[in-house]
Amino acid sequence: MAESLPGASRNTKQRGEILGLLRQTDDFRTAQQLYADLRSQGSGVGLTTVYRALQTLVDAGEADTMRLPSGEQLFRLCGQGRHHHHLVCRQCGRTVEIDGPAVESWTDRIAREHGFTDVSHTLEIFGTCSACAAKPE
Amino acid sequence: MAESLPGASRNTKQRGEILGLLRQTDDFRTAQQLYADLRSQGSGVGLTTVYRALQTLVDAGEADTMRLPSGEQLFRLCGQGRHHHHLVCRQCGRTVEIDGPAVESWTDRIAREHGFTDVSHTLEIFGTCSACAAKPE
DNA sequence: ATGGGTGCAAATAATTTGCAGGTAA
DNA sequence: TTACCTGCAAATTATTTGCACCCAT
Repeated sequence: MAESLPGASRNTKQRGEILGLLRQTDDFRTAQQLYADLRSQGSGVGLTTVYRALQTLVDAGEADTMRLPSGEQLFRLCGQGRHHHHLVCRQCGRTVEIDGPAVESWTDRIAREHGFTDVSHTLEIFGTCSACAAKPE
Repeated sequence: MAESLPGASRNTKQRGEILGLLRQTDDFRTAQQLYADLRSQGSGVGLTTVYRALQTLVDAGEADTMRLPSGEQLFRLCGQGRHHHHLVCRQCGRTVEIDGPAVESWTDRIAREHGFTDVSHTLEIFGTCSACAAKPE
């Protein structure tokens, strides 16, 4: 009969630390930032491990990933499994998950009208959150 | 009194070649692809120059730029100066400029409702165009 | 025991920058 | 002239991969 799931991931100390850090905030962060945070709190986790753990989470649907206009990849734990978008503060990275059913159907319709199939899209909103707008600098 | 515009760009042979290539298609392409094309058609333009010319065009509002989900930066000449989005074929890169006034106001409203200011957004649609869908492989 | 997980160093890849020499205006 | 432009090489940055060793199961 069937053997145990081939893709099952292990509970290592490193992944625990990475997950713990990710759970501390809802904000999007780069692998490099997470790595730096881990280091500064005394963890010996390697950068490679951070990248691999994040990719594993994304593949498992447990983390969201997106790119800044500058191209850097961002990660955060998933608030919900389904498709959604993000409103991200440019200053502090504060993130709000956004649902846009109207946008979903609009993009699909537009694409179909142009003869495109197998449609997907990316939509991210950037701005300055109220907390950051209140700060002097 | 005021001296001539400091940012005026010159008509060099290299920029002419790059522009000529860009004008041959409406599709989005990477700097590396453009560079390779120039080389294969015998041009001696350097990769650095391609990058700098493209950035200059973007800064001048004469070129659009966007990123694939994979992070690679794409460029193409601007069909219009104003803000707009793109419907891009994953297979051949065929691009259609899309206008979405409703999306613009929606993103602004959502952002404001969450206390965000200085709002911007990115929205790109990907799919398979009819020509590519018709191909056997 | 064993197959996935880890870390370091090296490899990729896409851009960018330092510089010395070239050139449009 | 002279400020901007070029190209090559070197430097940056982000991310991935090779590998030998380690550990959760």
